[in-house]
Amino acid sequence: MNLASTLRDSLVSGILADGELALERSDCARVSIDLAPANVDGDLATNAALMLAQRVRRAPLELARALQPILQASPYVASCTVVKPGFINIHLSAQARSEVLRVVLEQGCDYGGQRLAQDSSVNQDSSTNQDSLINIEFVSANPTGPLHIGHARGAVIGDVLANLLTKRGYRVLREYYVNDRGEQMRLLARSLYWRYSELFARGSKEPPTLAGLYPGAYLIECAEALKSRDGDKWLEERDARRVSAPASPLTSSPFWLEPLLEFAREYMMERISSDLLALGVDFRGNFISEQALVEAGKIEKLLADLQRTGVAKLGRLPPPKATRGQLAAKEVATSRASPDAGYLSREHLLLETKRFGDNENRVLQTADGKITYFASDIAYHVDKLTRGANHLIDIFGADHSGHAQRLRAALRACNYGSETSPVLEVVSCQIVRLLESGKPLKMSKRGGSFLDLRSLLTRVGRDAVRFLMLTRKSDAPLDFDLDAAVAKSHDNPVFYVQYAHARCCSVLRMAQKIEMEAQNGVEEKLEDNFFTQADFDKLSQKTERLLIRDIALFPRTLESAARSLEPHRVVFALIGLASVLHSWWNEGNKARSLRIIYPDDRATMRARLALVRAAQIVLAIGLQLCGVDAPEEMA
RNA sequence: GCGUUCGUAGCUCAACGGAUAGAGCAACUGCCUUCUAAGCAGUAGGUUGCAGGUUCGAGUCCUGCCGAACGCGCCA
Repeated sequence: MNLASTLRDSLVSGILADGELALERSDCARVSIDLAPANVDGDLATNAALMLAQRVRRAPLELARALQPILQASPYVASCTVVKPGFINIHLSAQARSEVLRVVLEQGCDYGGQRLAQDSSVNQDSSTNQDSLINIEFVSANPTGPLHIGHARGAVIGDVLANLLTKRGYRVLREYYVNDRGEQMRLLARSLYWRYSELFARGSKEPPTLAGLYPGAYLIECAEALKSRDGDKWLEERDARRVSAPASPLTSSPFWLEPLLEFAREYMMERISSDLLALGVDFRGNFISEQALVEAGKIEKLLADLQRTGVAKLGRLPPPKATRGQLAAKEVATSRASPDAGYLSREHLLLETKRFGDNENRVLQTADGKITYFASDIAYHVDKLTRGANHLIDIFGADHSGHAQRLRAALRACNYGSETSPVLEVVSCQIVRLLESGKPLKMSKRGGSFLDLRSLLTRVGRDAVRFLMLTRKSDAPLDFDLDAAVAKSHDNPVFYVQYAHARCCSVLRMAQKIEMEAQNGVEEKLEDNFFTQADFDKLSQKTERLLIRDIALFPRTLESAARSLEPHRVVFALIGLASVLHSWWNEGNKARSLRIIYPDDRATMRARLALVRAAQIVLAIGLQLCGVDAPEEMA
């Protein structure tokens, strides 16, 4: 049961049934039932009259009064009042509160899940969530180094979004795209070779002779693993006949390149997936290899299809639009990488993304036949769709946000989605800054001094990493404060919420003991109907009503978080719920009669215990969605 | 130059186009013979970067400035 949408449904159908208003369902799209502001007398509020006044050409206040009886007819509404511009404030009935609690207690961890087919959301078609498969791609870090704190943010956001969508009844597939092709992988193999040969070098260890090799210490471990498997098998000195030309080490392909590349790839992916598992993110083997897509001929097929439909053609590129300084730097870089750079005058295979909203056409295949990253990425996204997904979500880092536009344009060029309903939604994650005692820590990958995910997890733990990554909208930059992450106070939202959950469990344990004594020591577990059969009308304190309201609106939060792809809303709802709970708890310090455990009035105590149990259920659901432990006691 | 994102209390951030813009931290004042004080209650703190526009209503949408981050490749 979702109280807000139940009320909205009955309001909307009441409006539609009113012949005088002559309104259609689509007119009611923006009608909503919201939490009433704290300073207003009421639990919930609706903007219905304000939304519809113009459409029916009536004054909002007058229309609000006309709508009032519809709401009042609901058994969940005790009374409602019309105020200022035309809001209708709603007081929930005791029946509404009892029913919410009963539903939570009966459904347990299923509370807040999918709404059923009579879901009246106007924007959705009649198909239920079960009909669609959502493919959500995230992390997708290149396998050239271990994951760092920035990857962790995307990992957590993607994982929690997937949890949320699953909870809301969608079928969800998590995927990680592995860019295991191209120059960077050869560079990785060369870097490994350098570390590997270092292991056999006597005396002084030489600094890297080639610029651009990956300097991170993780490759030393990788090299050791290679040595213990293969010994000196790949050492060039071992067999003089096989030594590659040292003159141009970057362009030649030594005999060890392919096997070392493969070894490094396997090693890094194992490292990455085990770090992800430690973070609580499980892709269940859905690591999709770019190289495999190439080998399966999917890219060639895509290029052929695009040429046949006429959206990909040979053409020339306009000069880059970087500023003069940047352009100069790029020309230097380009001429160093390939001396025959005359790419502007040559014809490449271009995808005409300009026709679909991009500001330039993009290269799919260069004049000398190389397939670009863009082409294989399109092929990958098309592949996701042909494998059965009908909706795609990508979680991108800030540095890929420009890529989103191009990709969406490309998918439209492939005839997937439209301008108004794209098949691909992109959630872009801004950077994470790591703070220690208020000062930012450098995490440059080049210097090898960045704090990687593994050491972060060791230092602050999985729960803190996950929860704190969700305490901000994903498109806002995030400061991750190492001190706050391990603090055991209100500074640290993880502890605050977990503590609330533990408090619930604690009081329930105590109640268990008291009940046991009342039964003359007979071990008897508190049964479900101890809670569900309680007299909820005893819950008349203001804070108790606030708590019930938060519990009642929790499904609405899940719904909106899933719809807008904003998992941070769940976290803020949990913090809010924890706050009300702590507040309620502390009222017991003022007056004994306000305590939850209050044996003088057993009926009230039982009702309060049921409320605690309901709150604990909701906290546990929220924490579970976030992938964070819901501890029964704090250590 | 173009594109994307962000500018909200001293600090870090919330707020599906809704009402008197809310939390935490820091500051100040209270609450432990306690159902876990890892908590609670209160005081103080604001022209939501600036200027226009859209409408019953704008922190939120549009336009233009100002400021910040990231991207703009025959890299992946």
